Amino acid sequence: MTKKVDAKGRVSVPSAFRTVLTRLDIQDLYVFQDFVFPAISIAGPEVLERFERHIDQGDPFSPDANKMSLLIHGGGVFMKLDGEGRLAVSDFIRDFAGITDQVTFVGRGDYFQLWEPSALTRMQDETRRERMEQSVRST
Amino acid sequence: MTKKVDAKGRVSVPSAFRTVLTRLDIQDLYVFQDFVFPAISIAGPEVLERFERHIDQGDPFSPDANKMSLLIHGGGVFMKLDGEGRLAVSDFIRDFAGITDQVTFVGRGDYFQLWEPSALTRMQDETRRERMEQSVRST
DNA sequence: TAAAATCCCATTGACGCCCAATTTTGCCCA
DNA sequence: TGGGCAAAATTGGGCGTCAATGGGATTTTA
Repeated sequence: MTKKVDAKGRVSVPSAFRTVLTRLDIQDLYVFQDFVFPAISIAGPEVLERFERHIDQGDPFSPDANKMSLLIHGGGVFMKLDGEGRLAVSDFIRDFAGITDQVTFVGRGDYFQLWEPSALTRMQDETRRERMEQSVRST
Repeated sequence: MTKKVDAKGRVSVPSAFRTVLTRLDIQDLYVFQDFVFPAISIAGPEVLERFERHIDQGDPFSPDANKMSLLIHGGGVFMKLDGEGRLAVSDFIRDFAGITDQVTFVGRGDYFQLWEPSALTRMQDETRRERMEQSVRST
């Protein structure tokens, strides 16, 4: 699901994702740096709360929990779509995900991600390769 | 079972495959990039759910789980057939399988695949050759 | 007041839905 | 066994709707 960034630096969020957002009655989007990948994750406030709960379950003094907490709170901003369902691709998004003029959308259940297209395929290829090696080993 | 893509970029799914789909009462198709081959696999939503359940068993924040999630969510889309049982051959399908104007259908039990015709024969030849070499070695 | 962000409208293009024409298939009967 | 026929499957294309796109105008802000 790859879209072009227009001359004004906007991408239209595919209607499939917007449908989910409206069904969940989400106006404000929480846009944050993904924990694992060089991608931007976008979710509603309640997903954010779920992440926080998950982090709270762990040791609050562990480096991991602190890092994630930092990512969620310090590495995120609130944004909203324009009347036509477009998102402004800010420097915050560009720099972290390496996005320039193309964005690939990846739905992940109740939130979605923005990827620089080739970064996504690279990651997917790598994962497939790992899976292949695993199955070969187990032979 | 090779079919032509028409001027509007559609292929009619052979009735044999559609029969299976209707018997399983499948409306929405989960169309995803095969993990092993340069082919598109098409199945019902329950296949995606099975993948998701598999992931949910582990730590949802682990790199492994995230990679798998990326593979099944970023490498798959939902589609449906038109009234005459045709499928729109989107760029998502074309790019991954190398399909242009011809599609070979391969049934695989409870799902089926789309191949670029020559890619399939090449893969089959390769497999045959490997089997030959194996049997020679074991002599 | 200039630049940027936001709102608004027009055009384009893709897709779903529909119907008609044609081809293929299975089956019966001469 | 070869037609002939009816049903099913495939194919081609028209049309309306809505998402996506592009760009102008207006407001906000530094």
